[in-house]
Amino acid sequence: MANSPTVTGSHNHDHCIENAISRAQTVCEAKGVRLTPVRRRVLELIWQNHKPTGAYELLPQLADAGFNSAPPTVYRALDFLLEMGLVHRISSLNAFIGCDHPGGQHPTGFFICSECGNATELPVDHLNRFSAEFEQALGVRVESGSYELSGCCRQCQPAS
Amino acid sequence: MANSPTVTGSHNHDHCIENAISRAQTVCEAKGVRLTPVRRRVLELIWQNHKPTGAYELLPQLADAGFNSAPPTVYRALDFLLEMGLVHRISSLNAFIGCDHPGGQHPTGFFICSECGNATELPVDHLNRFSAEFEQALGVRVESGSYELSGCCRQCQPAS
DNA sequence: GGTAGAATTGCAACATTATAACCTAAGTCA
DNA sequence: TGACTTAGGTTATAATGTTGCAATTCTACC
Repeated sequence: MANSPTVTGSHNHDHCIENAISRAQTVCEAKGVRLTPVRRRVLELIWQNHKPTGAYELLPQLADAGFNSAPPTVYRALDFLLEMGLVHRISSLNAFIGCDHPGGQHPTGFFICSECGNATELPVDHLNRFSAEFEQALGVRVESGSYELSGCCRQCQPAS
Repeated sequence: MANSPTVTGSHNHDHCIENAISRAQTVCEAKGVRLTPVRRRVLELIWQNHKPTGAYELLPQLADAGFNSAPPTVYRALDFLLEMGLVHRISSLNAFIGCDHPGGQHPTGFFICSECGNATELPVDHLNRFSAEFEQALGVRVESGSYELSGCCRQCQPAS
């Protein structure tokens, strides 16, 4: 889309995209699965910013890039990326966002700023600890979890 | 629907429904709003069991009970009940479930058993503590949260 | 190279979930 | 009563996600 470096706030966002793709390649190689052009492109599009992206937002962008553009295409790519742990689904927003640290299965946990829309992944060690607490408290076995918080991020808070 | 007492597992479920309605009446009186017949019926239907219920499941049941049955009707009732804190929305399931302890705003937190489908509300003090931890760790202000866990509940676990 | 089987993609139709817009009816209160 | 507010009825449509099947591409193996 853009050829000039995308600088957002304090970081050069192009690095985020590059790192995400490079991590994805590693993960896919390790699992013996293919990061095909559509899948790769969907991942890049999701990483275009740190805001959760809806599946139907991706369709025209995929079309722009010369790919087939129909719901099953994007949903299949998203399903693949979810399965590989490369993206998470934010179900309160019906949207998807890249995973910071793919590799192992872990709970989905995000803080989403209602001002700027940016999402920050919650520290996994906290999430695992919470799951463990509930297992203890309720006598259940937790297999997956999704923690979705919203509010006002540090950048968007009025200086006090 | 049934006139005989509904006994589920270890509890007489009719009490759950009665209690829910009685709490709802208290809440609505306190807030000066009306628990109209549709709203009341929707709440009863949601409390028919401890499984999250989809909005479109409620439509035919509302029709059976002689009420108007179109999506806006049920969504309006659900919006009202959500606003009053009488039900929660489980966004990972696009479904709704009654709140155990309505009255104040609190995060939505449920454990849903993937075997039996029953949902258990997570202890609010834990949820509030987690929100506080993230506020501290990320420097953000948390305004709302949704914690949705799934796994295997105590009843459904194989005796070990 | 050639070929069988698996994985991936293209495509059309459809299912599910949720909302908009506009109007009518019922409650509230001076 | 009459003005106002709240709630509900009705139709249509938007937004999100899935199914089923055919065509293609990749991979492994001979």
